[in-house]
Amino acid sequence: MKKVFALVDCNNFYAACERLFRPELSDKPIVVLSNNDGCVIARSNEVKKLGISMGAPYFKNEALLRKHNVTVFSSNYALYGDLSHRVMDVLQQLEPEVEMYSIDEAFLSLPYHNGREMCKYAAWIKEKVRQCVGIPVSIGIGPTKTLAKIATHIAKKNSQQNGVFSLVNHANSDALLESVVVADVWGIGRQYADILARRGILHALDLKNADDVWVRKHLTVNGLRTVMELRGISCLPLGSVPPAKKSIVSSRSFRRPVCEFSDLKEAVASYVSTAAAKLRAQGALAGAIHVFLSTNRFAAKGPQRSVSTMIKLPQPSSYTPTLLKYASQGLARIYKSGYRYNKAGIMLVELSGHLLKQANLFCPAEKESDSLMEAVDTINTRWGRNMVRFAAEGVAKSWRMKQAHKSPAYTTCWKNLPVVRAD
DNA sequence: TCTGGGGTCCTAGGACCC
DNA sequence: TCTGGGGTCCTAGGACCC
Repeated sequence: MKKVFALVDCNNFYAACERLFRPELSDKPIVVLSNNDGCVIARSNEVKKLGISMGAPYFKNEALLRKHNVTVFSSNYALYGDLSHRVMDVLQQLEPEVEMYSIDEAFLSLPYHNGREMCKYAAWIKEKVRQCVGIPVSIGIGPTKTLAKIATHIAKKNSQQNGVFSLVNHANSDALLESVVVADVWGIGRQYADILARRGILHALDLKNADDVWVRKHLTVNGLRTVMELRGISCLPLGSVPPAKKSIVSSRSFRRPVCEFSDLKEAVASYVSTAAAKLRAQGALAGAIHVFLSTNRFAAKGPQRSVSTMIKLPQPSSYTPTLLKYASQGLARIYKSGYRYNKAGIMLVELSGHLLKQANLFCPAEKESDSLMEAVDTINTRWGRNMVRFAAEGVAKSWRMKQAHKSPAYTTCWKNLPVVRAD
């Protein structure tokens, strides 16, 4: 049977999550900030109309936001992650083939029907998600993922579509593609949009009709895939099984510039601890660890520095103390005093499965205790993150990121459960 | 004072091999 | 004086996504 792709995309997802537990804000402007309260990363429609762009620095827009009575939230990923799961659960109950593409988007593979039937069914899915979770979504349908993305874009932009739009066998699809600027096509970022503009390729339709050889040369095979997808030739299959991670990153900006090695060491230890728990959760081992460190690239004065190093482990490990030891060696290798660092991080790479553990003939195995890690993970899962932690992570953590406007973990923490009163 | 974090994939170029 | 060519592997950097 012929199949088509549908993209289910949550509208202003983080903002919608915050509003769910603050219904009095349902028609009021709100924004959600990135970690460290740095940038605006989600905006309600009212805020979009104010001209505040995605990624705008908060401190530069604080006055404007206050002037318009915008409610500001720090990121609350425990909440967004949990609501995302609930949305995905609903979709998986309705359809067998679901690819969770990001925290707020999922691709579905649907049997082909005529345009009107498809839209009717999508509207039903949309209503189900609203009923069960309370998050509004838009749904776009197309013969390829890239066209489904564009259909979603159209569904969101035109209010008369009621949040659902299908490009499958659409009579005027070329006219519609002509109305979409090329930078809004999935896979075309700023750099590629500039390259395309220099060649006079400004809209999705121009890209669809572009020369294959030229595209392959300047936009790599990925660009060529995008072109094929615009032509209705599906190159990106639905991946219902999420692939195992190839790397795990943990990094944060600091609340204030950090100069001292001891502070950086604590920060790096905290990141290692977080990443190691994720590593174990997916039953993997890391073969190497990157450590990186940088000063504030926006700072006008003061010397700049951005460094990283890679440490190969003698044998793959997921044991936090081992990872801490090598991360700390890496940090010592790249640290230089006299700089105001604003960010550090680690990346676990060369991940392999637990069963593939390869001993090192020339290096005695580290003394590692799986049961200790299991106990730590169990306690922290049961009683909350960081309930038990390593001394190396420090206690005061004066460098820890800023989160001045964080909402409660309404759905993932007993203490924060919303209370309903009937009076 | 204050500008996020976590991923993937592709390519070019160097090292190294025979 | 004049010193090949083809292959693989690895890494860094750059592009993209949300």
